[in-house]
Amino acid sequence: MSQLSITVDGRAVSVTDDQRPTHLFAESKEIVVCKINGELKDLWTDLKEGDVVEGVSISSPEGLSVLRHSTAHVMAQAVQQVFSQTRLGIGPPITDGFYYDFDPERPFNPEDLEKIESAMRKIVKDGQRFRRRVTNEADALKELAHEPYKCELIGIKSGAGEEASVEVGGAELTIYDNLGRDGQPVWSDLCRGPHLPSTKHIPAFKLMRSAAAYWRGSEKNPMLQRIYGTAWPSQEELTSYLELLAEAEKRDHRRLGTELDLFSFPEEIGSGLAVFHPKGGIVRRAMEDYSRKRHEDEGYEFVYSPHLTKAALFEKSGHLQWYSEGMYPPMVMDEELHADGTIKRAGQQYYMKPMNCPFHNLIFASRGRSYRELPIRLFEFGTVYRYEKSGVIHGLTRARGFTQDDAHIYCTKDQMVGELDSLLTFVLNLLRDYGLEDFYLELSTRNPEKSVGEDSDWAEATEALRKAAVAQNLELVLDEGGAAFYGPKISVQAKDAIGRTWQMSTIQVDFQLPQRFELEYSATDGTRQRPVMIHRALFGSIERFFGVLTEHYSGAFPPWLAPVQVTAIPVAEAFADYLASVVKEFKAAGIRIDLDASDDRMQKKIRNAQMQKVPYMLIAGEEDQQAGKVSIRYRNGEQKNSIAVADAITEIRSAIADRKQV
RNA sequence: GCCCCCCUAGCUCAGUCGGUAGAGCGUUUCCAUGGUAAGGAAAAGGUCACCGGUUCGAUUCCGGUGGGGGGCUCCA
Repeated sequence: MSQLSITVDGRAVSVTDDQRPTHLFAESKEIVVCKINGELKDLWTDLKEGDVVEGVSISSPEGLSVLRHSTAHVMAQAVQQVFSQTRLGIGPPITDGFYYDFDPERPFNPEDLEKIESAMRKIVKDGQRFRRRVTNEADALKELAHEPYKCELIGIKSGAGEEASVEVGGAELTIYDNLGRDGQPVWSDLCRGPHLPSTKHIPAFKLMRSAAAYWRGSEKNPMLQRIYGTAWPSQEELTSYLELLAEAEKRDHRRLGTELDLFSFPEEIGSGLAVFHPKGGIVRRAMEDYSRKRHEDEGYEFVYSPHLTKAALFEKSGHLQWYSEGMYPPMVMDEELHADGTIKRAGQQYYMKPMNCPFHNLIFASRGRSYRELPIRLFEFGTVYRYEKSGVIHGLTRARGFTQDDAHIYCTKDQMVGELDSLLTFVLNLLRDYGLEDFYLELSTRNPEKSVGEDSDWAEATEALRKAAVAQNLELVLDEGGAAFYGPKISVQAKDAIGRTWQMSTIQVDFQLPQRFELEYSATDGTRQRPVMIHRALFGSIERFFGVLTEHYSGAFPPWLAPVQVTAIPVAEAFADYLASVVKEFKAAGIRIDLDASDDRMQKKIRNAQMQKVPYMLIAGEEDQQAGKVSIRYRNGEQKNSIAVADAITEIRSAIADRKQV
């Protein structure tokens, strides 16, 4: 036995050559994997002279991934225990958890998941060691002959498919064996690793759901059954994760839409087509009114365009060529047929509009334009219809009919930089006014394979977007090659109250449409120039933004958006008349107030208003009536007594005017 | 579009191993006049999503359609 000189967490140490990282970190339970010379490795890895070893905690991002990937292995083993005829796909870690794809004899049901989960608990309890074993292609193919999907992965290893990187990838082909108490393998899986030292290092996990997924993510491949699970460094973290999910479910805008009587999706109308009820209508109108006002201040002009157009317009814009699947099919008008059914007169095809830009372009092109008019900013709450695939429709956030807060800016090249800069500031400030505070930006750049336009134009526009983004002092994420073919884009991602990110606004430069529509203006020297066109939507769609805000506020809208701002509650019926006169004053002050004159008891009325998430309750009984005052009860349960009516009105009006949350 | 699951009163859900159904909340009426999150009683309310098949008989079993959910793929 000889000595090795190595570095452990920055300290030089000397160890015998039979020592492995698992021994070095034996004292620290949270160290479950390590980096050796910068590479993530198992704790069972052999050490060499001069190795630089760092412990990696189970709570670090890398540690969590290893934990979750190892849990995925445990799940796969359990599945094959319970359903021996199941073939394995892949099983990577994902945000908050992991999944594993299987090809079972029949799809899994919830009872199956319980069985699998208890088999997993047993495996965890067994404390099976994960052992890495290097193999080669021929041996692996032989050993895994009964696993066709694994064999396929070995086959594509040379191609180094991204999605297969957890299983293969890397320089060597490796198999991980799970060793039982007697040191003999009980289960094996093709895997790159690394893994936890043993299954007993899995502190807390839970299987979440099963669903289907295409093998290797392609519609053309067979459908596999995917089981999702989650795993955490402690039971407490698992519990708080599950609580977060429960909280998200409570905030689900589809559920709140029913509970608060905001909107619905009547089956009679069709999938993905919403109606807004009176209360939802108030919220929506408040959102729109404020947006309209701010756009006015910002120099936008308001236009309107029809929901229908002849096919020629979308042929000109190109939408029919590349987007017809996403459009509702055409209506054929004025077609005349002969008695034998042949066409006598060809009809005219009309389409529902999936976008507003072509209409705005026609407005721009309706007469000659001078550089003196630019920039021209045309704004419309434009309702569009897109035939989304049935499986993707989701409440208000992914609908088939929705209204964009859409605007198109036509400017000169010289104006572009300033325009983008002020636009982004405008967008972010407006989102802040609606109560979103936490943003990051994403810049999508050109994909050279699939794009139109001059290199210099792309470079210039991308740089202008980048500058505008940097000026905001927000985190900027680069989405290399992610732009649509017609121009670069910035999107604003916003975090909601429980930390979920939503893509909100997009700002996009377009090199395609000005050409297709031959848009021009007269420049100072009298020449005809092509304007730069910028597409932008702040909400994306009003419906979607409505859904996001509903979830962000959990239905407890700030007073300026709340459908009912105040509920007036008499302590007893005798005081209803007095409160009715107070209510009149509030109404005269422009406050949305309801008097609850039902024969419920006061306690019940408070409960009802509370459940409807009304920001203020106005309560009055004997004492208040005598003094000509009211009590204010706030949504959080706090209370202010004996407030003069005029003072109450002032307080509530200013909260509304300032768009404060209470 | 694909895979799996679901659709029972306005809402949330029981239930019927095939013999046409029940609760709570809500609604209506009555009683109660109550100072900070559910006072009491009675009543009304259902082609068990729709269409077809099997059956003496279907809400229940089978098939199709519509709608919804969870994923996958997609989102100009």
